[in-house]
Amino acid sequence: MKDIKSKLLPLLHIGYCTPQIARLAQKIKEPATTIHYNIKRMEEEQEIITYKAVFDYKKIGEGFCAVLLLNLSADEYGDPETVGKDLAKHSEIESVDICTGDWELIIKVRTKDQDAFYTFLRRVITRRGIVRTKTLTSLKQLKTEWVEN
Amino acid sequence: MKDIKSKLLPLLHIGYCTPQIARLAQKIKEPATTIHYNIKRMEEEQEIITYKAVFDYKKIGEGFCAVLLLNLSADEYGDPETVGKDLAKHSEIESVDICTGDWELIIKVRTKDQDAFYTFLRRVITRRGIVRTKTLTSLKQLKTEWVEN
DNA sequence: CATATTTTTGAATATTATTCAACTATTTAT
DNA sequence: ATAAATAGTTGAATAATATTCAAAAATATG
Repeated sequence: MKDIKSKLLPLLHIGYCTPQIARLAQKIKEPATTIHYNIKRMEEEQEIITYKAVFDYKKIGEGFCAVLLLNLSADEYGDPETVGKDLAKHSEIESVDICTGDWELIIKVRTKDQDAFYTFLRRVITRRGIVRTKTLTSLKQLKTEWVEN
Repeated sequence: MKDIKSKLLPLLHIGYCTPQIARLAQKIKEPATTIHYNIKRMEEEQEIITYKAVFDYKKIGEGFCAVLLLNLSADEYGDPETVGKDLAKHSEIESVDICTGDWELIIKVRTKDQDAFYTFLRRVITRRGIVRTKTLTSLKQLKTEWVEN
């Protein structure tokens, strides 16, 4: 066939969605134009960044999930912002947070399975600046992106 | 005024959005009806769970973010699934993951500021079953819910 | 290979978002 | 305190988009 799905997934993952003004208006019991006005303002103020889909990751072949705690080197290669921004570009990475304390970076990763995760680790995490990695494997996700499963 | 915004935020946070079929069709260069058909199928298969907004959390007064690592007690109160599902109900919690190893639960929390976080900790995390908590405070979020900041 | 099922698609319709202009409330300046 | 300016609300009209439908094409099944 045409394999539309694999083309849609990455787009819906980050955007290509829009608020349902009519439904919101009905729910809040206010005129649709009022809802429209308020949402547009939030978009202009960039309080709203995007509208996107949330998936059942098991069903789209991203069943493996792990949280990585990273230690960075103290030299010029270990700048958390530089390393973090590089990591953020990878499509397997859901979130990147800069921290203080025992670890400098926390990243959440999704892959097809443990094999794919291992490949990801070797490909992405083996990098100058990252000196130590602790992997916390998620056995089950009870809530993801604010959505209860 | 009417404070529409505070009514919209919780709704857009978890849903009340929809895919933009026309834009997707244009992007992928396929007929809109084909896109429509494929998306409806993904919804039926529940590969897509919902469509939602992603916010700039600083701008909506949720500027504080932390990752909590939790140890649970070995008794009947410390069942990860029970504790996790309870935690998942709280609107401050973005994600809940059940893990194995040093910590049984990983949760990501957002609050207005550190004060609100402290209140949250006292209110929610002080609970039978949770025996130890490690807080990793996020100084900066480079990527959130797949969206680069 | 015939038949059933799934997927693709254009045309017609239904629904929804958006624009616009008027009005109301709130804020700002004098 | 009051006028003027600005921001927010709203209904009616329009524009854009999703959805339905029926037919055709592709794929799977017995």
